[in-house]
Amino acid sequence: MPKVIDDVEKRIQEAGIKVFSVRGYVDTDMKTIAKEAGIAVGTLYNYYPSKKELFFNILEISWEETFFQLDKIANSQKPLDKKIDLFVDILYKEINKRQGLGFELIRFNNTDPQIKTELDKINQRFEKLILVLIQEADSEEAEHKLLSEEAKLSKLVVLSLLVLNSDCEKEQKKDKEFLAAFVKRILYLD
Amino acid sequence: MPKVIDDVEKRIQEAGIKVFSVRGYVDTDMKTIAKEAGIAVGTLYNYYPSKKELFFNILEISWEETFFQLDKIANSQKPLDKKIDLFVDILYKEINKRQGLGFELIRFNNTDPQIKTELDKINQRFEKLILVLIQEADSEEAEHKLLSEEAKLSKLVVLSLLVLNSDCEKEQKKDKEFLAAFVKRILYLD
Amino acid sequence: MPKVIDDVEKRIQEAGIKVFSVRGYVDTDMKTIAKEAGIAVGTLYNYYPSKKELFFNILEISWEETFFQLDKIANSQKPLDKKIDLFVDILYKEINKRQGLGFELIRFNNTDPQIKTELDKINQRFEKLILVLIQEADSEEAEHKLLSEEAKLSKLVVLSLLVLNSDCEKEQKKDKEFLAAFVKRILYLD
Amino acid sequence: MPKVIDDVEKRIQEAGIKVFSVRGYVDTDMKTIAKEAGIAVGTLYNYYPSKKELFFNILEISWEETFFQLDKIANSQKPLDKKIDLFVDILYKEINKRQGLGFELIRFNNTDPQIKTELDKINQRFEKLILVLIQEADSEEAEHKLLSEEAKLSKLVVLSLLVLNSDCEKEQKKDKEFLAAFVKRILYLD
DNA sequence: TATGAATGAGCCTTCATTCAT
DNA sequence: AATGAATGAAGGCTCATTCAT
Repeated sequence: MPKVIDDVEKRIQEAGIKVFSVRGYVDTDMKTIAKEAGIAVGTLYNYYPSKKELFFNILEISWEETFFQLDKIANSQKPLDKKIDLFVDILYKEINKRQGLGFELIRFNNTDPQIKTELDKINQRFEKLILVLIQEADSEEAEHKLLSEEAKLSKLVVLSLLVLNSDCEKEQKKDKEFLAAFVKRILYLD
Repeated sequence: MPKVIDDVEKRIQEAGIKVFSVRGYVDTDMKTIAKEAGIAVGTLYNYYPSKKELFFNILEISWEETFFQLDKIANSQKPLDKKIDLFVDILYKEINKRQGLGFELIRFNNTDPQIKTELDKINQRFEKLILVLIQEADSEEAEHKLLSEEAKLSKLVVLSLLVLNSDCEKEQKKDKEFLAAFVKRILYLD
Repeated sequence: MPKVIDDVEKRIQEAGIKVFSVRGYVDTDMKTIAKEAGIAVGTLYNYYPSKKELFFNILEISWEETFFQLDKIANSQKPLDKKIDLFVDILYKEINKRQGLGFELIRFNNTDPQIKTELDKINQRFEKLILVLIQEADSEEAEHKLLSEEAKLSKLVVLSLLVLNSDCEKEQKKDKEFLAAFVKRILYLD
Repeated sequence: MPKVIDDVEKRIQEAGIKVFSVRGYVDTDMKTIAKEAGIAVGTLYNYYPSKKELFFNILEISWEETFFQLDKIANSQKPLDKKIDLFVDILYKEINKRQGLGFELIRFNNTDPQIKTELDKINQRFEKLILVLIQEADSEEAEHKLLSEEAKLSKLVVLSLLVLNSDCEKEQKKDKEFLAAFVKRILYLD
């Protein structure tokens, strides 16, 4: 009794993002994802060879969406100050949507060698973005020595967002203000 | 550092720190801890009702040790600048020793409501420490508005350490310099 | 050797022989056979109702080929001694080509009642062949009492070939000599 | 609710022999063995790390028992003729008890490299036994050339027993007579 | 008729937890 | 209080089979 299903891959991805986001990697099982996607477990394995591979793909897709939005802002003609505000805004919202996904990213980094590659991709995208900001900052006030190690900086920014996100929902506005100020502080813009 | 009276309890804790640190929560099983502690699995359950409870206790103990050292520095008469360097030094070393413990802290925060309490304790201790630094900074240069939300700040510092730690081993010295500069930057000390 | 009319059916059979021979029944899956045959899995089921049925058919086909060759020799005018040598030669080669097929034959015999029929067909063909040899032997030297239970004898011969085949590749020549001597011994021809 | 069970290992082995014998390796699942042994599945894994390991052990145990009996006969003072009769008798009975076990032995030989070792052990034991018979035969009538390749011979004898066993139950007496004659024939004792 | 994605029962294995000793 | 064997639910994954196109 095989059904005919439209956009299976997309449905898997959406189900994956949803479930992994809420429960994290370990507490998510394939049956749950399948049910959420409205398909059979076996079907999952027609698209991804393993739970891990599925997760990594979900992770990538998820960040892809975010980067798409961030890139648009980075390439816009808005003033740096405004860009940072928007950056924080988007990152905050996106990361908030997929809590578990972000954390697993950190967790895996500690246990699974394969994820290093996955992480590197994401980090590199991020570094580029931060670099743009930093270069814009430099042209205005050119002197950040140690802190200019962009790779580390970019990680910290993401992490900061992850952590603040895990707190209560009510203070979102405050959180964002704080983060924007934080980033500007780091970039010597205040 | 509260003296652990019972010999068995202490052995469990030490074994727990050791194993959880290396493997993280999920990849650690009770048998391994028992073996490491030189006792039987059943005995574990005479002291802790569940794996989770055991883990939370381990987590607390583990930070306890770190805070003991940090407090000493905070209360010392060293100049603020020096204090920060030592802080970063100790935190870096301690966190490095217990990778898995730190990451799980983040992971759990997302899935388990019970850990919030555990985390709060740790965070509160941290906030106090950061507060001390900030107050010292203020007395020297009194003007950090938004950033003064200590709670958030303290989290960011810990997180920063976690993340940088997960990278390669070789750059430890550089990492620490970066972090110290980072903290000072945030505290308007540069 | 019955001509296979349909192209698809033949391709399935050839693929089946190839794959089952190498991997045996359990380790072969329908997808692999389909791929090897260059058709879709579904098509397999248009020709055979189940994997087992497919296997049994493959088995039959496979022996069919062998018997075709053996019959030719049995019906030839060569001396008995020469016939036996050729028999062993062909059987050895054929069985060697389809390891997995032979073993499964034994395996199934133990678990599946349906295969009995399949086996019986093969055995009967074999008995006839052995009978021919024995009768020729008898006319020369007429006295094998107990051993003349052809049915059993024929099985033993095939089995012997199966077993010796599973050994190393290097000793093929020796093996064949041994087997020929073995058969002659049994038939009181030495 | 862990029960206290006596002789778990023995019960596992007996259950294993029973189930594997009837169903063979592939068609046997761990749950069935556990149920047959009256224990939980997990308990199985307290004694054997995997299904395969369990099977190999069962195999070994099973033959051990048989060899114990065969050795006794080989070392007795009975006449060669009588020994052979007893050999066949015991082998026939033992192999009959554990159909599937024997066949899997052949099957695995074809697919799993690890079993080669297992098989070698059994074969070597067998060769020794056959050697004893052959040497006794030789001292009486010393001339078997090609057939004296004991290794191959011993395999054929076991195989012969396996195959004849798989037939109907009614002819047991006849089968045994046939086999004894067969062995004697091979050993030039008739 | 051919296709191949969908199905889901079922397998091996793990491991936190229990409890008779 | 300590032991560690027993437990069994649960998870990842496979694959013969079906059926809408």
